[in-house]
Amino acid sequence: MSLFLSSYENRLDTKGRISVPAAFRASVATENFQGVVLYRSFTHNCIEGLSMSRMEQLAAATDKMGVFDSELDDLSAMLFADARPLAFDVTGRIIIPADLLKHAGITDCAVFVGRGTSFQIWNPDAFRAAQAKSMDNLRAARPNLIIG
Amino acid sequence: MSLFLSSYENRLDTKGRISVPAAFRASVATENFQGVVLYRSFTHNCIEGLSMSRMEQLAAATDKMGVFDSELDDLSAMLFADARPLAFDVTGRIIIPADLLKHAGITDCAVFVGRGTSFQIWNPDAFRAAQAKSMDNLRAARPNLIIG
DNA sequence: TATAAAACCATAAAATCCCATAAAATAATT
DNA sequence: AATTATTTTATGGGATTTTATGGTTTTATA
Repeated sequence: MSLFLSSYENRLDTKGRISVPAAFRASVATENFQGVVLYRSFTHNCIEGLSMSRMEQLAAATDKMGVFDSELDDLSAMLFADARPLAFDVTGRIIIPADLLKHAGITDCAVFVGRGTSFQIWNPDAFRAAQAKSMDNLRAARPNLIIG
Repeated sequence: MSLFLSSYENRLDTKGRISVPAAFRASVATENFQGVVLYRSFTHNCIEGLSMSRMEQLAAATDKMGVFDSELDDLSAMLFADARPLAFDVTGRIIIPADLLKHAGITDCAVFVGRGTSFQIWNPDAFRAAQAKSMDNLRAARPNLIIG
């Protein structure tokens, strides 16, 4: 599966439609379900996004562990109950449900943020603030960090 | 995977296109994604570059640790959100996004610098200055070191 | 019937493709 | 070794396509 990388800021129109970035659509292009699965993040004021195949992976994983791990069971129960499958329209747009928008504080603009195997959708200002904080945390924890 | 070695200075054209050195293209020639992944260096005023397969390695690593490691969470937040996958055009060029150019202080010329499994892209003057400084640091740390 | 959702059409900006050329590097030949 | 021929590379510009975004019409549905 190809990764979700980079960040893209797009606008919502009057009907609440928003274009999923072409690059993100490309990373699910080979899949059965032409769309994404969204749910409210447990840890941040943002929306989490996955491909359907990744969702199926998680289902398979919890299936194995499920019986023995009650915490995982609770987690996956939440996740599956909250998850919204949203198909792309002809031009690659989706309509994000109102409760998800509210949870992320999104009104007329949103940032799609790559996270490797998943992605997030943020209010632009909230995203910049969160990024700055992540950078501070990182610098504090590992001042000489180099990735290569 | 073959290494990124040596340095090459190329120019940006009026459209912002720049040729990735043929030697660097050759080191990703066998890969699925014909291009590179760029992001702003955390530690220097330059651009970091990786192959997509290396990026996928990092994604696999973070996937394992995942939700339980907050430091890794910060790291992947920064890395994947900032990473730009850039495919080569037919003649082996890419367009480096404006914010990356700005971060590195690049206008009309840039140096591709091999770093083994990764590479960097620098403003030529900034690179020479950084090289000189690295050399000074080395000499200070190891007075008897003989290079070249 | 009222309302929401889906399908359809249009457009400007941006990205990509295509062709051309000169310089450099490599290979071939004398 | 020197010269010539061939290929590859870096660079330039025009044409085409894709993308994000807006609006209108049709279809479902409550």
